[in-house]
Amino acid sequence: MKYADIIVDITSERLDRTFQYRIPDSLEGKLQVGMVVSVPFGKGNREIDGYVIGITDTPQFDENRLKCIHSIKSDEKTTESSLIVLAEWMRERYGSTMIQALKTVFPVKEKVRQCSQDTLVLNITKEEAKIQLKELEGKKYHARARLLRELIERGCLDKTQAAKDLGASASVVNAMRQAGWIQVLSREVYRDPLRTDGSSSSSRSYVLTGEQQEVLAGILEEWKQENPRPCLIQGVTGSGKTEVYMELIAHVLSQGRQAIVLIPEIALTYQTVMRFYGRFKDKLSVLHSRLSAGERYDQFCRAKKGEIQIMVGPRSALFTPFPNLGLIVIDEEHENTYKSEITPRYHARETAEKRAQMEHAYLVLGSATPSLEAYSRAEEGKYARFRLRQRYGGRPLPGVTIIDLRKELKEGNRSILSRRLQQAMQERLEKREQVMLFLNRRGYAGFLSCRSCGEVLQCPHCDVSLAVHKGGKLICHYCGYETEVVKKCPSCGSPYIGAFKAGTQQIQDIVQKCFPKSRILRMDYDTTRKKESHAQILEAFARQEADILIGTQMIVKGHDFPHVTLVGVLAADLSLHSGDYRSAERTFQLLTQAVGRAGRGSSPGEAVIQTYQPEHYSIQAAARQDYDSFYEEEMGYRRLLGYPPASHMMAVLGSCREETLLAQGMEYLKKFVQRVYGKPDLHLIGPAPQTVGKVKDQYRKVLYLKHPREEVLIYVKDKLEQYIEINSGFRSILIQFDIQ
DNA sequence: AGCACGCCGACT
DNA sequence: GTCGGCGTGCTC
Repeated sequence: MKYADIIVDITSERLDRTFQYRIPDSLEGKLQVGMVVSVPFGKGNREIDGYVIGITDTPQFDENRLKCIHSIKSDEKTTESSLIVLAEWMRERYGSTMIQALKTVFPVKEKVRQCSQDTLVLNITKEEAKIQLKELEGKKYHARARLLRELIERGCLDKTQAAKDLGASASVVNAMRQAGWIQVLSREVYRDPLRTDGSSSSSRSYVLTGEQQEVLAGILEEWKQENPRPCLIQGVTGSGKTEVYMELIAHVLSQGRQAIVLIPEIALTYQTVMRFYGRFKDKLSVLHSRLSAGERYDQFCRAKKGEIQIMVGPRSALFTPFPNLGLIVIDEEHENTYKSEITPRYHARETAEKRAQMEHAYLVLGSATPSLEAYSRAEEGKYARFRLRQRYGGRPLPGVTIIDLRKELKEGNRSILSRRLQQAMQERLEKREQVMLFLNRRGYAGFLSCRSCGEVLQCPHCDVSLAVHKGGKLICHYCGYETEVVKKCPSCGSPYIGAFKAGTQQIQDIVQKCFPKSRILRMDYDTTRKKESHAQILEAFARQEADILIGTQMIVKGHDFPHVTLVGVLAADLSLHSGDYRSAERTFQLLTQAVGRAGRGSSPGEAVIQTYQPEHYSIQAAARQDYDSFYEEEMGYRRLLGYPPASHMMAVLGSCREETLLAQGMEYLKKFVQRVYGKPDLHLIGPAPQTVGKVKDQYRKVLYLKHPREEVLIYVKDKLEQYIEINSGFRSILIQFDIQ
């Protein structure tokens, strides 16, 4: 006898778990994971839909109480079932429960409410209602009276709102509907995220350059193969990858199939999105992080019904339920927003590869600075690689100067701006050209440190340095803890305590002093808190309402400013010492992007990189825009130390309120790993505190496992999952897995 | 979500 | 007592 684990298709959080059913003889052998079935459910055994997520031989529930699956609803199979299989793969690959994986893949449960909003309205005149109300008040129908009184006053009510505020439970509403007093109207509300601006809808036809044509032809050729490989387009900034994407999408659409375009973040790639929209209009829909859960669900509904053919969005758009998916494009493939930071910690690139393979869709990746993972796969021949070397209009790359800040200091310049950068800025501003200053660190002020004893002010809950803000406040950027700036060191009492290193705000002050007549815009976490302010700042700068733009990572991504001819990187080292094995890669990518921002219009560009380590290979390679030599050097380092992609690595993340309990638990896990896989080719590192050792009073530790073969890590992960499940000692410790 | 069970106030 | 509205908890 076989049994099936089933997720019941009812849109409520309460039912968000598996139920086990008996598989009748008539269906045994036919039933597969991912199928949609009809099952009896609840006291009244009403027929409802369910997703089969697993088939087993052993019942985990009182066998006598198991019900039988009724039938297979095979008509709806394709889209849903392939997403379920994808969820199962994610569960296995990244380590999570099936529920967590399904929640990532289907944004269904708990969100449906907003899709069809139920409104309560009176079905009788107010006069009649008032008579009924009197009668109700006479008797003791409290709940009904409350609801009726409110309806007389306001005419209509939201169903969920009424349930919350008036305690009008389902039984009350149903009773009143049956009496014919009220009506329940459910309307489907679709909202178009792009409806706000119909302005930029020019659908100019674009002619591909010779190089773009070649790449396009090469990819179409690859697609003709029996098993087309994923295609990696390595194109320098401004080489027109988007045009190639659009042609590929048009090709797929003409075959009656749909396309998904993943982008790092809408706010940062607004121009790109609008170009897609300009070409494909209402065939296309956009997801973004500001979209409410309900709005997102709406867009998925539209995709499923065939109202749209293209979905553009962040990594979650990968799960758009298109019935006949033909293509997945991942733009700026190297961006770290493609990696989920919540369980299951999936990577959109890998997951897209899996989905594309399952649904026989094509996969296209694009980046100026591919991730080492993607690039090494191309080297191994697992991906087909294409290059776009020419910038738009044949413009040359900007000239790059590297400034040694140590030398500046030795020669008496203590300013944040080197003499060379100041001079270049002066020249550009005189010519009425624009300048961008880039600080590759988080967009807040420095930390407070004591010059006598070296004490740094820390958040009491999160173990991170508190950031100094202009209003005289110290703020924790993890939990939001706030306190006043202290005048004396709390540790040694010295009055010599002050802010260390400048943030964007301080830089703005300094630059303003240097160039009093210039108009400066600043973009960082503080200035972009408000909705839309992102785009507003960037657009204002593009309209030349300012001469200088100062900002963090966000200013060098995606946006095109034709009048910027000088880019200054203030301290390239800031991202180089983050204590992460990818820091050199990130630095290279950020610097390459920053340099690529200069001179995209008609004037030639220039970039100045200031650093304390001018000889570092990531800085040298970025200055030359030389990806290949950076790749060689970096891969050598990864191979030497066994870091991905040269090897595989898994982080076992633990968090707990009790520090000692956590330390003990992590040690147990380490010993257990050594027991289940004792061979010396598995490297165990730690347990160590995580980068941020404490968040919201939860201590956090991490154990790293390195092995050349991924299967070994997954095997160990499965064993660990079982071990944690069985041992009650781990009930108060949250363990998560992160395979990178 | 929908259904049944059972609590508690109201009324014969 | 007992009738019935209304909250609560469960669904393989």
